[in-house]
Amino acid sequence: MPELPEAETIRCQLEGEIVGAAVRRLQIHDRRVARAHKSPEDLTALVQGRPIVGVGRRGKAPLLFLDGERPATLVFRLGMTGLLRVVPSDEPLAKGTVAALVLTGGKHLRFLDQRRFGSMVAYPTREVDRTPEFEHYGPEPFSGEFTAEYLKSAFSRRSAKLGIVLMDQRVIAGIGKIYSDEICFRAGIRPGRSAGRLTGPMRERLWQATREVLSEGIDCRGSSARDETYRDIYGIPGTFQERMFVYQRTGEPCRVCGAPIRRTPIPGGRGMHWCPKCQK
DNA sequence: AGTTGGACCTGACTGC
DNA sequence: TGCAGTCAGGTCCAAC
Repeated sequence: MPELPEAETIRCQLEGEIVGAAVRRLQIHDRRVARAHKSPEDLTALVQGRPIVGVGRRGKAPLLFLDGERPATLVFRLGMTGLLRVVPSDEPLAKGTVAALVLTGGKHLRFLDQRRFGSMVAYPTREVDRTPEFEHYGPEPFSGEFTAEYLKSAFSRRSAKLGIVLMDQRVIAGIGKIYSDEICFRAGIRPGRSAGRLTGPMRERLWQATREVLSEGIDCRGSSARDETYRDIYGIPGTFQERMFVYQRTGEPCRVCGAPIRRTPIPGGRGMHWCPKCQK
């Protein structure tokens, strides 16, 4: 599923492909993609006719910065299975296409989403951190604001399991199931441990592991594991799955110590993967 | 306030 | 072969 490394890969690739073009039209192929707006027309009105002056990212969400009489931002919430593809305008519509931005210069930016958990939202501002969507978001993992000291205050009074707190976007922006499991493994900490009960050295290792794992994810252009549909904007899978130690490896031997990887169910019908010997 | 659980959604997989 | 049931999770919302 698209998390920070996947969204960052998309951001970086879009930058070279669509900045400078304008949105001629927004075609909505599934109305649900605009459900955050009063109507699909409300969304298209905010987007159509505007030049794309930049591409950004906040947490797991790629952003398009739009110019016009009033600056705007288009947010792609990719959900579980959302993908962006840049294709020639005559490319046939692929199954699962929920929207298409028709760009000047003969390209389409297509939004595909098998499970329809994703959506698009446009805000009449470029200061996304002031929108209700992002105002309570935690720091970006690669910002100076994200430190081991920050984790101390963010984890205090949090009795919930580390594996869950790491995915809380108000604590750190951009981490989901895959990278949460892998970060906990690299830090040598069980995801079932209460976040508020980490020691100082543990928070230090967690801080380091967060940056290392997310950097590797970006270097790999994201992860496209077994049941995942993630592809980059050219349709190419990422390779981070080849470097996973625990995610979706239940029962398989740990790559470090050989112990069978465990899976612990967590609320919401999900699971945390961890090694009983390498993680304390 | 923090935490939990249901709803949304659909392809892949399992079992009869 | 085929159909019903289960699973996976990001995010929002209601309820402890």
